[in-house]
Order: sequence, then C-alpha cells, then structure tokens
Amino acid sequence: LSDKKDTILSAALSLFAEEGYDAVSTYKIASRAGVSEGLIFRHFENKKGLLEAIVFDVEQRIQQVFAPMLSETSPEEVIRITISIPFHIEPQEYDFWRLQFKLKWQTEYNKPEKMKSVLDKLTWAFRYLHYPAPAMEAQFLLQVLDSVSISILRDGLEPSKKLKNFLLSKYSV
Amino acid sequence: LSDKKDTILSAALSLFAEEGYDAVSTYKIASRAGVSEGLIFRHFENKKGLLEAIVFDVEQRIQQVFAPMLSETSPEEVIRITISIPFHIEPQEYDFWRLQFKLKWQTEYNKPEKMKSVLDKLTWAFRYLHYPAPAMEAQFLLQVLDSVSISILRDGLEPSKKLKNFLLSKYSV
Amino acid sequence: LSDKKDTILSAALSLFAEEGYDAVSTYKIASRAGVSEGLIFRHFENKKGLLEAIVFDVEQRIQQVFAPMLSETSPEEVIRITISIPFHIEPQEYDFWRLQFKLKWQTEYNKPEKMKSVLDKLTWAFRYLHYPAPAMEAQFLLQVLDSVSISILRDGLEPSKKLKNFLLSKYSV
Amino acid sequence: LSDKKDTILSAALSLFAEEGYDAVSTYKIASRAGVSEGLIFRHFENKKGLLEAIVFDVEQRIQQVFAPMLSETSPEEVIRITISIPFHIEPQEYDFWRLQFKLKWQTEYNKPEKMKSVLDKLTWAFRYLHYPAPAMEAQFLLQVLDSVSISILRDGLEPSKKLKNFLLSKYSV
DNA sequence: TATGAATGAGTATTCATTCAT
DNA sequence: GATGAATGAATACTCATTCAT
Repeated sequence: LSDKKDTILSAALSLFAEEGYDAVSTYKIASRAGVSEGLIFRHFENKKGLLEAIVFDVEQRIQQVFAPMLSETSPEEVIRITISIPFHIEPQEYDFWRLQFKLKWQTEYNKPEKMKSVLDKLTWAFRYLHYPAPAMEAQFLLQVLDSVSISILRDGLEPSKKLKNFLLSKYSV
Repeated sequence: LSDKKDTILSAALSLFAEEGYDAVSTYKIASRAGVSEGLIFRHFENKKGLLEAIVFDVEQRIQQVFAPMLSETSPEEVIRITISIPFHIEPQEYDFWRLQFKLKWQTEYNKPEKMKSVLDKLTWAFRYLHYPAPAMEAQFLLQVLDSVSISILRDGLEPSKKLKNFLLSKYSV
Repeated sequence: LSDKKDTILSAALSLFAEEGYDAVSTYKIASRAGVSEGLIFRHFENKKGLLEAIVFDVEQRIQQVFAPMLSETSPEEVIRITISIPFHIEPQEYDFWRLQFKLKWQTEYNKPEKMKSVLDKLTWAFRYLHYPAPAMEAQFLLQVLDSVSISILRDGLEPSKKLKNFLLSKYSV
Repeated sequence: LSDKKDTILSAALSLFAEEGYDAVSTYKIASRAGVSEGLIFRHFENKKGLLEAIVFDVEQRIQQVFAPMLSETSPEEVIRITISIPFHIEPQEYDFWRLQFKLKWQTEYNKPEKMKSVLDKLTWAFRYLHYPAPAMEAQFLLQVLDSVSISILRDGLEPSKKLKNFLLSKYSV
C-alpha cells in the first residue's frame, strides 16, 4: 500500500467519524489528506469504495479487540475482559469507534451477525456461572457496554471512569 | 399552523430518521410532502431551520414521555415506569425516536442536560431504596434503557420483548 | 392614490437607487414598505411596472428642476441657473437623482431626447453671448454638470462646494 | 492561467458591462464562455470573486492608460495627453470602460484614491501654467473627461469627435 | 502513481408572481 | 384594498467523477 493511499484512508476515517459520510465531500478528504481529488478515485474507484475500505479496517480492529475474550477460558475472566473493553479504548482510536457506532445507524452497514461469537461466548460464561437467563444477560451486558462506549466517545473517559468498578462489582468479577 | 407546514414537518421527520439529515435533499422532502420546494424555505428559512423545528418537537415529545416518572412519588414505581418506557414506544413514533438517537451523534444536537431531571429522579429513587451507589445506578439504568431503545428501533420490539420482565425482576419492581 | 401605494413607491425608489433594480427583490421592497408582497402586484402589475411608475415620477421631477432655466430670458441668467442646479439638490432628493443616473446606464431607460430642450436653450444662450461654438459649449457644460452631480451624489456636497463659484466665474455669470 | 479561465473572464466582462452584474446569471456566463457552470466556481470561488478578478484587470488597464501622462514632463503635454485619452479608447476595450463606469455606482467598487496621482499631476501642470485655481481646474477637467468618456461609450465616438479639438483649444494645448 | 482541469447532474435557496380569502 | 400561503422557474453553488497529461 502506498503512502498516499494510507493518508487518504486516515483523513477519510476522521472526517467520516466527525461529520458523517454524507456530510463529507471528496474535496474535503483530498484537502485534509493533502492529495489531489483524482487520486481518491484511482485508489478507491468511488466514494463508497473508500468507505468500504475503511469499514473493512474497522471490522478487523473490532475483531482484534474481542479476540482476547474469545480465547479466554475462565468465565469470570471473560466477563471481566468484556466489561473492561470500553474503558480501554485508546484516544487515538476514538474515530475508529465513532465511525463504527455511526454506521450502526445506516442499515446498510449494520451487521449484527459479526457480534454473534462474542454473544455466544458471553452466554456461555453466564450459563457456566448459573445465571438464570444467560442469553438475556449476555445481550443485556453487551447493550450496556455499547451505551458506556457511546458515553465515553462522546464525553471522554472521565465522567464514566467509576462505572467500570461499579460494573465489575455488579457482576462480582 | 397551516396544513402544509405540518405535512412538510412529518415528511422531513421520516426522511431524516430513515436516511439522515445530510443524505436527504429538500427536493425529496418537498416531493414526499407534495408541496413545492420553495414552501419549505418560506416556512423554515432553510434546511437547518426545518431540522431545528423537528428537534423542538422531538424534545417536547421526550418531555411528555418522561413526565409520568417525574411526577411519581413511589420510588419502586419510578423505576418501574422508567424501565417500561422503551417497551411502549408506539410504532408510529419510531421515526421520532430514531431521529432522536441519530442526532445524539451530531454533537450540535446532543444536549445531555435535557435528561438531568430524569437522572435526578432516578437517583433519588435508588437512594430511597438504599442502593449503595444511587447516582451510578441511575446513570447505568438510563444507559441500559438507551441501548434497549436502540435495539427496539433497529430490530423491532419482538427480539427485546422478554428483556422487560428481565429488567423489572432485576430491580425487583 | 392610496397611502400604501405611495409607501411602496418610496421604498422602491430608495432601494433601487441604493442597490440597483436587479439587486432588489420584491420581498425586500415589501418589507421596507411594511406591506405584503402581493400588494405590489395589485398596484403595479409586475416589478417592471413598479420601476416604470418611479421613472415617470423621476422624469417629472427633472422637468420641474429645469423649468426655471427654460423660461428664463436672460442668457447669462440661463447659464447661471443651469450651473447652480447640481449644487442645490436637496438631500432628501438624492435617491431620486441617484436612480436617474443609474438608469442612464440601462439603455432601455436612457432617453437623451428629454434633454433636447435644455440643450437648445443653453445653445441659444451661448450663441447670444457670441461663444464661437455654442452648440458644443452647451453639450460640454451639460456634461460637466452631469459629472459634478455624480460627485455630489456620491460624496456629498462638501468636496464640490467651491466648484460652483469656480464654474460661475469661468463663464462670467 | 488556463485557456478557459480567460474565456470565462472575457465572457463575464462583456456581460457585466452590457447588462450589469446583478442581471447576469452564472449560467449565462458559462453558456457564452462555452464552459460548464461549475468551472466558474473552481476558478473564482463565487460570482463576486469573478467580478473582483475582472475589476483587478480593469484597474490595471486604467493604470496603463494613465501611465504616459504620469511620466510626462511638459505641463502642456500632460494636459494634451489627458484630454486625448477618452477619444482614443479602442472599440474592443469599450466593455472594459463601460464596466469601470458602471461600477462607480456600486459604492463597494468606487475607489477615488486610484485617481489621486493623476489628479496631482494635473494640478501640478495647471499650477506650472499659472492657472489661478490649479487643484480645482484639475478636478474640473477630470470630471469633464469622465463625462466625455461616458458619452462616447454610450453613443460612440462620432457625436463627440469634434469635442476633442474644442477642449484642446480651450486649454491652448 | 499523481495531478489538476473540467464536467454534468444535483442541491439549497431566491424570486417574481398568483390566488383564495 | 390587502394579506399570506403557495408555486415554478431560475440561481448561485457543490459534488462525485472523468480524463488528459
């Protein structure tokens, strides 16, 4: 991958995350990336292609983030790791996650099946710990963490900081 | 308020909720509303003004929805009512709520202070019931309900139906 | 003539004079006149009709202004009166004259034949006073006075004040 | 500067000069220039920017035209050259000058300081020739020449042709 | 690979004008 | 006479995309 292709990708990522796909022009992306507008189309065919390239990267990053909990064998540890995730998003990755959440609202890019394995693993952990409704607990916890992530991405880590221990103790992990 | 002004408002509401503010053209809004494009600007000055008129309506509707829990005096009942809210969104109001959540992502329209009184009331209820960290419980519950609402708006009520009793029993209300 | 018709006329006059016919919208005229936009069309058929009504008034005012020199019988006095005209434009009539000069640039409204009688009278005066090229002197003087008027309308009377005596002495009148 | 940029400039110049800035649409300019409407905005940002680019050219041309009288050392010659200017406007430059005079009426583009050096030079010439009120003579002559120019641009050179010698002899140059 | 000029379809907005009341 | 809602055509301007270099 060429140098400039990456520059375009990261300029587009931050702009899409900040302002949304439709609100960002290819002109703006090219300006921020410091390249000509034409180059975007040489590398990505069209604007949508650029978005898809980014979405691909985002999905891979998500998989990386959930890899540790998927390979964990202790149920308590699975829950603990999962709860910790939102609280350890690195600031330089905020745009990554912001885009991820923004895209959830564009039906086209909402692929809930990608979280299937994570949901299954959590369900397994709750069942193992004898929770009465493990599938529901799993769904519930993921939704809570979604909300927490959104708060953190919106207002920064500080206001939600104490929630982590609160959640960990709520699940006794 | 004239007939056509309302038609524009509801056409715009549904389109903004479905496709997002930036993805919808005033031409499309006018077409769906069955009015001339110019009329949008006579009534709302510009596209943003139209959005703001809708946002105003949305905010008022939100207040209405939370009014009962704000005037409730029994703490258990406060929690019960609050949990019930997402499960009783009327289908014809889905667009209303979809837009509300979409706008949370546009920093400009994200006004967390609007939920202050709701948060305070919930905190009061949890404190009354001797929860160890009432403020955090309140924040936590609201975030859970946000997530639940998002699920329902995205996938319909069915997949989340059982969550209601699950939540009610979790809080013993 | 109704009250409101006059209000429209004077609002339009000042706006046309300030910003030019094409730069002024009927909405703006109606706003300044404090009437509904529709009323303009009830009274003047269309925007051009409004301009023509104003032009008619302007022309009448011009005639009034030149009436004294046309009926004067002393040649020196004819020249003296003519030279004095630009220096005695009343400030509340500036818009009148500004429009007059602006319209000279719109071929449609440039009617040089209206100045024929003035030109003839001046020529007569110069011939009477034995100027070698009376017709040319007349044309020349009128052009000078046009320029002086433009200066006064643009920058006010002050900077051109001393020009009056300068001109009078130049023609020994 | 590309070929098409110049085509736009000259199409706009002639249209602005003929019909006035506000009466000309960017569509019309693009049509006459034989380019896409969008190109106007790529080159000049907006319609006003296009006007300003033209104004800049006009101002430079004006400076060129007055350069010879500014560098002349004989006072008679200074006056002679100055008087000659309006009578030697080349027909292909009429639009240039028409726009110049039209813009004098748009306060925004009326910059009298541009003529300061010309006025000073003329004043010097008249003082040198012992005219009693040299500054006023200079102002007066420039206004006369303004008027003459306007006549020529409006009605062509023919009707004003004889004025040149009339003026030259009036000043004995 | 990379640019920058150029385009054509689209977009928000304005405007003169009409019409029912 | 007077208003205010409504329109349709036009207008300034944007945008994704193409293409010659």
